[in-house]
Amino acid sequence: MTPGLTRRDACCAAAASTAMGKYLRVIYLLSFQGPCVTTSEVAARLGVAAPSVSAMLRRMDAAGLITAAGPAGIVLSEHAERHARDVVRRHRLIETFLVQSAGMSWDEVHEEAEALQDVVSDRLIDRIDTALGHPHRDPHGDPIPQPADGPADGYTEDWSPSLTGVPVGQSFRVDRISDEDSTALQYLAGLGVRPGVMLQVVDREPFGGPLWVEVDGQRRALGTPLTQLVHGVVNA
Amino acid sequence: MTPGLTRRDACCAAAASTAMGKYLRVIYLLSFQGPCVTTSEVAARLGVAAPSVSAMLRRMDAAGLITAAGPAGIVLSEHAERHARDVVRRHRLIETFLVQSAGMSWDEVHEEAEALQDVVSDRLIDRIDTALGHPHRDPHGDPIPQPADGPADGYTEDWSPSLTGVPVGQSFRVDRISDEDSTALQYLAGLGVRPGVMLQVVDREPFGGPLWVEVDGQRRALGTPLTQLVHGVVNA
DNA sequence: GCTCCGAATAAGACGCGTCTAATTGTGAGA
DNA sequence: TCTCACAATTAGACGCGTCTTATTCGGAGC
Repeated sequence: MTPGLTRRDACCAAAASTAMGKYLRVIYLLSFQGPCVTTSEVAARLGVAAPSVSAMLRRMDAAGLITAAGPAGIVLSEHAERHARDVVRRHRLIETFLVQSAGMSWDEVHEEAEALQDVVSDRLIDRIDTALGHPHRDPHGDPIPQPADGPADGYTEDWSPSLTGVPVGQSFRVDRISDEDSTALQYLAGLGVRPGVMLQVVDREPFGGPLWVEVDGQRRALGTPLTQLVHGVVNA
Repeated sequence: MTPGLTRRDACCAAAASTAMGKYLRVIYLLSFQGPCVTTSEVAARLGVAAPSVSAMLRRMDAAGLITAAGPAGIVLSEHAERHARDVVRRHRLIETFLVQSAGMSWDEVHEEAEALQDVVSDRLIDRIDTALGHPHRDPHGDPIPQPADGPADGYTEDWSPSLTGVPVGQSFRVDRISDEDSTALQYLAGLGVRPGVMLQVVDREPFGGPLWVEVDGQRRALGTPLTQLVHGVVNA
């Protein structure tokens, strides 16, 4: 066994490769964002060519991680979902840790966590979880799933509504910002738009024009691609 | 450019692979421990077969990282040494960080750092260095080199004498414990033998028998393989 | 001078993860 | 129904890092 060499839980060596962890996480998260997960979506998210995804899907299928990738898109097996949830957990705990303990800012940890999520040991994740006091949200406001062997938690990937459709005149508390685009994240951070912040929707220009919001007493214009990343609740 | 994707300094993409980082670090450190570094030493340290080392040496040679691996053993180029020093820096900063901020114990961080040293970004290393207040020693007492572009530091890999030859009756302050064997490290940690601790040599049995030391008021017997890992200064 | 042993390398193979180019579906629209 | 466009896969290749087996090289001892 040699504890420490076994970096993943060894129940399934297949899901242990660093590349497969990235695929699992992305497929898992995409499955909450649309009716079906397609090869090209995955390719776009991971920045690889479509045939690379096809090849990986074949390997994942051979490992029993895929149930029928037909017209319903890519569907993870129950087993694969557990692994994917665990990758998500590691990713988000690492993000939280890097912000809290290493002094990184919340808009620059995503790529770092992407690189680390598949190489940290379970023991380190455990230590981090303890040191941080078992957090439930990462710095982007994303929920942190509990370990599979633990008690059932209230974990869900459901998103609160995005800023895009909020009517003029409403106030809006940001609770979560999608972290898949790091440059957008940096821009939003620069404007003071971050999880927990309260903002007012003061105007909306027609024909897809920007949404004007007030944050920290400043008026800011946000295009639709940006407002779609910002989620929260009205009037909270 | 895309900062963040460039995980290493990009001056030399060759030295950026995770495997090569491990080879660089091990070859660099071995070069301080004997007249010449051999293929089989490297293979043993990394836990790979000798032909794997030969193959990697060929790649390193092609990348200009090796100067003549003849009878003088494997010799790193000056350029490669800078890279190797940087890997050592990352490794030791990570160890320090994991002990200080994640609550890991000093005898379990080595393997973790081995896995992380080649995937963390320079930016994270910088943040860690700052957050820890620019430490000069890691939890095993190993010196942490400064970045190559910084001012000349007093960094040296020279070891203080090992406990092995200390005469009976002397007191000895441990300043450094070799971290290459994690089980030995755990055992020593369990005995209370750690960097900074003071111990007394109370007896030595003949014919390679154990050395008896007193630490924390307890008499302990240490075999030669163990005493060779423990370094420090007499009567300090 | 020969022989034997251990260290080092060559040869050949494999798995992973990626790519490009070419092919095969699979719709929607004319 | 045919066609065009797009999504997906196949085919074929490459680089990395590892392995095992076989060979070569260099000394030390007889």
